[in-house]
Amino acid sequence: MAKSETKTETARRIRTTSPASRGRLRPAPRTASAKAETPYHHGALREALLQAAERVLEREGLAGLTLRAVAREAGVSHAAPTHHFGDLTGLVSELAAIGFRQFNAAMVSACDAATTPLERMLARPKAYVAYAQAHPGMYGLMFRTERLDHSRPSLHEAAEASFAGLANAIGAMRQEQISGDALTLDQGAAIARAWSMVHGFTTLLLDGRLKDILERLPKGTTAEQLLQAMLTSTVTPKPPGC
Amino acid sequence: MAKSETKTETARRIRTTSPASRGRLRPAPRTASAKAETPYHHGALREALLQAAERVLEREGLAGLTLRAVAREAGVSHAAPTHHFGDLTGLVSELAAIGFRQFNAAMVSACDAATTPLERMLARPKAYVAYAQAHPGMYGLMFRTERLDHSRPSLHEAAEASFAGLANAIGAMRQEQISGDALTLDQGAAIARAWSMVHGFTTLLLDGRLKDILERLPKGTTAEQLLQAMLTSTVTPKPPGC
DNA sequence: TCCCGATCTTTACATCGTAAAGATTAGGTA
DNA sequence: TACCTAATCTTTACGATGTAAAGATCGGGA
Repeated sequence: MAKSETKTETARRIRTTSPASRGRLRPAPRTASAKAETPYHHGALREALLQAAERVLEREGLAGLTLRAVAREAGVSHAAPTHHFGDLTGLVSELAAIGFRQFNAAMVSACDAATTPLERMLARPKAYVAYAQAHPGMYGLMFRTERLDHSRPSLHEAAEASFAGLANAIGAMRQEQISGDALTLDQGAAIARAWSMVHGFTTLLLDGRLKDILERLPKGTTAEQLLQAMLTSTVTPKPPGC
Repeated sequence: MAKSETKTETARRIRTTSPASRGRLRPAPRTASAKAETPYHHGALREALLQAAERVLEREGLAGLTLRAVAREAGVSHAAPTHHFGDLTGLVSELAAIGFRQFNAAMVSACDAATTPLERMLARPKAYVAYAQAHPGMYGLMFRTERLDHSRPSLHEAAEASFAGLANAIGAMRQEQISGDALTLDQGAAIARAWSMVHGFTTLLLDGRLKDILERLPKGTTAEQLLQAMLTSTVTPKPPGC
């Protein structure tokens, strides 16, 4: 729907070749951030594009995150991003790396804020789900997009840090050191269980697939309460099945 | 990359208005079953398009599943699908409904085949992951696409059946009847835990995000073994955390 | 001072989804 | 049987997107 803008792709940043306009645009290079005059070379387009991309993502969702939309948002020509990111995969991967860093920071600060044992146990999962709810576009970008190039150092590193944080948290819970190069089946199962549970819960929640459950729960039960119950309730013995 | 075909969009099914070319149409102009030669109105385009879409999906992945590609695969003009499905969302939603039915059938037959108690407990999750591994494109379509219209009766019904099967399985494990309209927090938590765990495991596995774990496990450990360990190992007490 | 290369813009092209108008046929009706 | 309406399929057209390539513009040395 909101795609009806028929602006001839030359939106803002009118740059005439007339020499008369030269002097007006020109200086303001150093001191104050006088970027209001759209400098000829912009100076920090890469960062500006990433910020624009984040705005577009949160405003229009994953489907609206296009190279041209980002360029429009940043006020540059539609081909400008190419020089900084190569292609859409490049931009999207760099943005996902930023997302992972935000995400990791959120979990670290949540852990730091926890005091009681119960809080310490639930801090991470709660922060995980809370981040995804607060930044659904970014979470989708990080975990459900196919256009990610995980071989990019920045993305690989940020995603790896996320995994390491998880593994360490599990190790701490099990009161054992998790070495970086080898895992027992039990350790791997514990990590996979924790990650699968929280990640699965998050994606199902964002997709609205938990609505059916939430509606049937006692009135007023929130997703966070369901998460907590899911994580704390003991697993009952399950003889029959299917 | 493999998108460099510059066939002028009129690929097969050359239908000139010249009456002379009538008899010579598409495949072998032979056989008594005259249905083979691209009939004027096709007769069963809707089903043919769905089958073509499934082929395209499994062959080219989610990104390759376009209206035009499906039309090409079925040998009709690019606008033909519109009349049967409205738009891409329509086609994709109907295909996802088919996927859910396949998916449900796979789990039912896996349950039927289970004999021992352990098998009965693991039959469903294993079938879940196995289906996703066998049909990654379809699973992605069902659970990670945003272009799904869950208000379509066929899709809604098939997806609902999937959820009902899960809830019933959990109820059977807990040896209690799960009523359709109300759940205790404990029941909801059990359902959410089971679904989140298996769905999360599946998406992480398909995205290659469990590779790090699998590589560090004892040599030769498979994803299925990790899944089983994750589902069966008892949850250890977890005093510290974060 | 002058020129090279990095940065950004223009232009161009193939593909996609979708709408609208034209062609073709099936099936009911007179 | 002959026709006629509606469903089905094709053509044509338009705006949007990603990407490549060529042109313009400037920063920073030589």
